[in-house]
Amino acid sequence: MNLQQKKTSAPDTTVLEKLRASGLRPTRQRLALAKLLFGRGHCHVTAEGLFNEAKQTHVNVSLATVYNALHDFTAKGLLREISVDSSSSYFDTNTDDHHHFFFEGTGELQDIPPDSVRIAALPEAPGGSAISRVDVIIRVRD
Amino acid sequence: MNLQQKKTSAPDTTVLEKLRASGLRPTRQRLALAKLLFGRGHCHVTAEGLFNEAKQTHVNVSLATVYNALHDFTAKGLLREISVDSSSSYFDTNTDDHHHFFFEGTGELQDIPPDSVRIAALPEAPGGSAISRVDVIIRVRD
DNA sequence: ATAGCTGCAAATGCTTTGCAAGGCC
DNA sequence: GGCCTTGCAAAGCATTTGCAGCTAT
Repeated sequence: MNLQQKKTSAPDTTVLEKLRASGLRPTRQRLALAKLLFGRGHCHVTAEGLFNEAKQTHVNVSLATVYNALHDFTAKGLLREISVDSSSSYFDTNTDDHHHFFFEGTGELQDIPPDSVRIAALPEAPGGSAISRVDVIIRVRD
Repeated sequence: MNLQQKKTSAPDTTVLEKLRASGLRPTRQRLALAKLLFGRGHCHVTAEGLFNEAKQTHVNVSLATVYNALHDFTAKGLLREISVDSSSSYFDTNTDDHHHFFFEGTGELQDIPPDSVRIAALPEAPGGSAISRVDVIIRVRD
């Protein structure tokens, strides 16, 4: 489609920095995928979805490499994985604390503005264990 | 493969009623599974887990039938499906509005007491769509 | 040079399906 | 009897893995 590089995207150097800073070797494939992911505003992708975007942009990557890259990025804190639907995993380029709408009909995710959900009275984790994350998913029919 | 009844479980008639009321034909397999699910306090199961419980109780069911039953029960509102982990689906015998702890190490789920989480300022669903459910999952390391 | 990546295809694991045989009303 | 259910095995997906060849440093 019309996914050519726009001047609005982050410059390649930024993405390169991001990879270097995280300790991941900036290979051609990872750079291309990182550019797709981080070059625009925040987005939610599946492995399959990113793979297709890559194909359309004439970036040669195998699906296995997409999975590897997504997991590597997630392990380094560049992405966040979200489980809403057991049929496939979503990855979010926004790693800040925030929550999601999930459109049951289309399977799309959308960020909820950070202040419109507030959680009062968060319970202690049982047995002195540490809370690693709180996920709020608002499922909407569409 | 005769099922013996335990006096500690809910009486069979209760489970039978439950199935009849929902319009599901109370077959031997569904009755046995329903008894495992609803005969004790609330619990969270996976298909595989329920299948193993059935085996240990000398209840003869195939894994496919367990999946069918779980989905049938869910469709009739007797169970609630929860997505926390893309590797497998959980089913909750508690269909009331409530939330969960997820123990990342063991993959276990635990109910959060209903009043210890309170959500303030729930946003409107975009585009006039209706909220079908709000899931809060607190992930804890253990 | 070499440790780390990639690609392919095969393998895995959860879940669904097709269809003949069986069971509930 | 008729129709819904079951069971098995096979098929389907999303995801992972093994390994030979490639590449960034």
